Amino acid sequence: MGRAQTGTGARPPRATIIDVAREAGVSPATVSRVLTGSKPVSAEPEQRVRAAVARLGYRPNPAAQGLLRGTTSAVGVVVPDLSNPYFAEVLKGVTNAAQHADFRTLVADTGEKAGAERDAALELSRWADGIVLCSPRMSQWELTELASAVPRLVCVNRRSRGSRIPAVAVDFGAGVASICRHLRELGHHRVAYLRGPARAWSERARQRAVRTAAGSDLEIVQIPCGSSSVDGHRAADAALASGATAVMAFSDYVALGALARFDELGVAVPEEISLTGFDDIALSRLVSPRLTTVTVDKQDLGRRAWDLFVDTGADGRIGSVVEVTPELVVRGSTAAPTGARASQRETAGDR
Amino acid sequence: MGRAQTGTGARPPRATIIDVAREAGVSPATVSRVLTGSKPVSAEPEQRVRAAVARLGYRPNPAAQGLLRGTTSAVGVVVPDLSNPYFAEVLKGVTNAAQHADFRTLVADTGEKAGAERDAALELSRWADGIVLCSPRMSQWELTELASAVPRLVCVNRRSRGSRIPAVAVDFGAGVASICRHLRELGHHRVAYLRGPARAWSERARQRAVRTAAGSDLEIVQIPCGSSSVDGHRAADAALASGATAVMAFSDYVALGALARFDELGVAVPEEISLTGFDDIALSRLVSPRLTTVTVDKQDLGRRAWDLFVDTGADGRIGSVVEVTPELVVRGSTAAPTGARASQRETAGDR
DNA sequence: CGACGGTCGGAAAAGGTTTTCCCTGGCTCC
DNA sequence: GGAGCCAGGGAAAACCTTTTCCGACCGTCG
Repeated sequence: MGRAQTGTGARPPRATIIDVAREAGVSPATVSRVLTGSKPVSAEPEQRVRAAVARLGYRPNPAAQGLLRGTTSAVGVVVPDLSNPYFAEVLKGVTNAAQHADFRTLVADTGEKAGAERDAALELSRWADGIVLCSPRMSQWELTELASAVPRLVCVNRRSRGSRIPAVAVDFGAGVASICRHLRELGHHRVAYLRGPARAWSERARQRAVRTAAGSDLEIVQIPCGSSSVDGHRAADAALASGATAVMAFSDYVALGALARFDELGVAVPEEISLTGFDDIALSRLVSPRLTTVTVDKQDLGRRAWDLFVDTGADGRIGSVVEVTPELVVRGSTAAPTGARASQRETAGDR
Repeated sequence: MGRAQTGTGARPPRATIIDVAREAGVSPATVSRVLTGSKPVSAEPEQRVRAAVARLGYRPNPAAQGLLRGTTSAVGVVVPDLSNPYFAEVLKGVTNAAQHADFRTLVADTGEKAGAERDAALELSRWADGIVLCSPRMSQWELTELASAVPRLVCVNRRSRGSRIPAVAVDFGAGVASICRHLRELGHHRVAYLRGPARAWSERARQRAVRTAAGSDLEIVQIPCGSSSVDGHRAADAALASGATAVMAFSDYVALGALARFDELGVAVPEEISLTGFDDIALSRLVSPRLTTVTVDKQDLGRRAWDLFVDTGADGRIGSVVEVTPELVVRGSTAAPTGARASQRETAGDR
């Protein structure tokens, strides 16, 4: 209320602790003690200080505090792409947890460029007490070297065997395994897998599970694809041509692209072909048929990353590696193969 | 390379400018001059300084710089919900533009709670040179008062008549008008409008356009709904019951919810009923039928907000208000009313 | 050859806060 | 009643960088 209301632009310089001290008739030290509670102050001066603070609208200068404390009360989050709801959710998880602990969140978007990750993290780490690195695409070597240059580093969805970098990661292998089990139980024997980006750590984790799951009664056809919905749209034809009765997509996004393509082609899901995703994004519940997928609580991922961040004290104590097991949710996009299309292959093969 | 590699945890305290100066055999002033280029330094000491900087891995302490400069080189972005891809996109737009100008981005999520907006913005503004406030739900009065407490404030999707707050906003009215025109040209005369949150500024803007568009040959039935897909799912039945031949949803999200409900009920879109959204989110191109909607470049919104932020100098010069006109994209979810359902009403009405 | 100007670099202050150290005054216990 | 102790508050240092002011040195011109 009062003079500041008029937006004359001649904004008065922010009040400092010295202004408050003068106004309250005490020393700056006393003001600091009242505000931080670092040492008790008797009632009467405290009243005067509080009144002066309110009157001047004083708020301590964080730069000065940071300079003195040597800590910023901020965490940096580096993501490949904010447009991707997956990362947006993880960011939200971190931010909410951080807010709770009176920490600010800095964010950087690397635009999916692996080369930008290192610089973004390094730059952000100047302004933060540490970094949460989401699904880093950089090389293992680069990651290790980065970990030593940043005060605290926590990874999301990237575990590194050698270097001890705290991480929270989805158990992609378990997810793939549960999808494969589900499809085999439905009676599928030939599944097309729409592969993610070859360099992604999570794709490599899936590959291990795919190789384990494939066996005498389950053949898995690998189809190069990618991570976006247009990749899925593009790869759908190849999946169809492979003669598979079910398509396991790298992610929900990819699956939705494939679904759109199937729709265009008049291929019925799940009657003619089953389809699965990975991640359980919000849309997967809205398309028809609703997508069978594997569910990951992305905000929880962020929250856990924060917990790890806290655990990883600046004292060098190191957080551990947390693994989150995703859960299969069976919806409408998977069913037993009816032979509508499968029969073509089977009859052709049997004769 | 070298000792820092070993993650012993005994991280050496960060090198200061004094360490560099000692290492290079010059004064701190010279180091500063080399790094900032504020004053020329002769070749030989410059070499020594650069070598020392590289050797020690020195990076200036931003807190100290901020303290001195009185500026933080950071912008705060306050959004209602990071899970909402709309806001995530706007955030991405701001972040990318800011990164370009060597600014950091701080983010706060208010969890859709109007009461949290003020505090979040105020808190963030301590650490930033200003705030970008996305779709604030707070009252006009609160907003005006906030604008005077924050060094620079830019709004996204909220214009305020009285106070001169720079803003970039979608012209919701124009969007609604173009949808109404489209539907009328197709031959619709009775449209159900699924309303957004009553308190939202963007809903009030839409309301003005709805009232203008409604006329003798276009009746618009208002149906309370909300802003999420489950709201749309829930409100779909009422829209159907209203006897409208077309449904205009508050947003794509709402429309997708309604679409899912129509699908459950076996109501064909657009044959039996037309459906439109607003925003053109990524999914709208993936569902079937693909959604007719109005397209907004959300990242561009963020970019423009940044431009306004830059324009709004701390000198009190004030950015203007930018209006972005959305464009109609006609896809598969709208068509001329065939009478499949409409006939029920028309025959009933005509007799 | 001397004086002046220009260039380069160092010393020091400033920026706002916290915290340590110290002093003073009042209370308690002997 | 005196001495010692405790609590409360003030002065000042420290945090790290930038920038202003100033001094010194070198080169050039008169």
